[in-house]
Amino acid sequence: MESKKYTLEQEQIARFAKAMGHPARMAILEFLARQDCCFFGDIHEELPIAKATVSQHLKELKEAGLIQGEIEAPKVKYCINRENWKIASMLFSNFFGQCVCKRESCCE
Amino acid sequence: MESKKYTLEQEQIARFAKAMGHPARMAILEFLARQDCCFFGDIHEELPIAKATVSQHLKELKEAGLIQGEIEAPKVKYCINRENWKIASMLFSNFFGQCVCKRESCCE
DNA sequence: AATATTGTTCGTAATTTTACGAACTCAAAA
DNA sequence: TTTTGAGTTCGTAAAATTACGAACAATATT
Repeated sequence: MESKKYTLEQEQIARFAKAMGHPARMAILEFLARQDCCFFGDIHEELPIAKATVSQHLKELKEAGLIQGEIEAPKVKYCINRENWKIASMLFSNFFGQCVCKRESCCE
Repeated sequence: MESKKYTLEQEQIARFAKAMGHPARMAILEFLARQDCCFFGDIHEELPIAKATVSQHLKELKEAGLIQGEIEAPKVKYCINRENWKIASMLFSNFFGQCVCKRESCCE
């Protein structure tokens, strides 16, 4: 079965979805989305987990492309990655919009 | 740190996202979304993985509430779970819509 | 130069995920 | 009643995820 693989879109949206697939990472994303940017410490304060774990989650979000971080003095500032946020937004929107139940307008 | 947990919304969207966090499951969802319903065999044909694995992925999608399956003679028919699809659609839409970069309309 | 402060990285353990073949179930057909 | 067809479940192995404390960087402050 070498032939049938997944489409790039499927891989891409799965990648975003996987990054969003943990409540801590959703909390981080929501927190960042509401204020655009903030420091590691602010994020850590919001979460019930150790800083090492927060750092790990941030790394995954960064690798998925949903956020970005830059060093600022002794602190690190994290922000939403706007380009990719837009792409993700589109992918999910298209994905949910494609269901037959939307086309048949049976869901409202 | 017993106090700070995650919100139900965060748990909920993370649950959906996690289910969508694998290309095979995205492929299944897209396939189902396009035709509303179909049999296990049709899904299996679309994917480059063993039937046991397909079955496992279907189980996870079912447990996340995104699809539902019902036995029909010797076959099993799988469909999108429309109620939850709608809920997921809303959750993701609200989530991506909340970013400051949307409110500032800097993304278009 | 010594010392905080702020995060990251390392090492590690426990759990979950992913994947497969083999064995199994269960209804329908022969 | 045996057999076939369609899927699920089981057992299992390899890999990835999640979480933590301890150790480590790197910059500011004293």
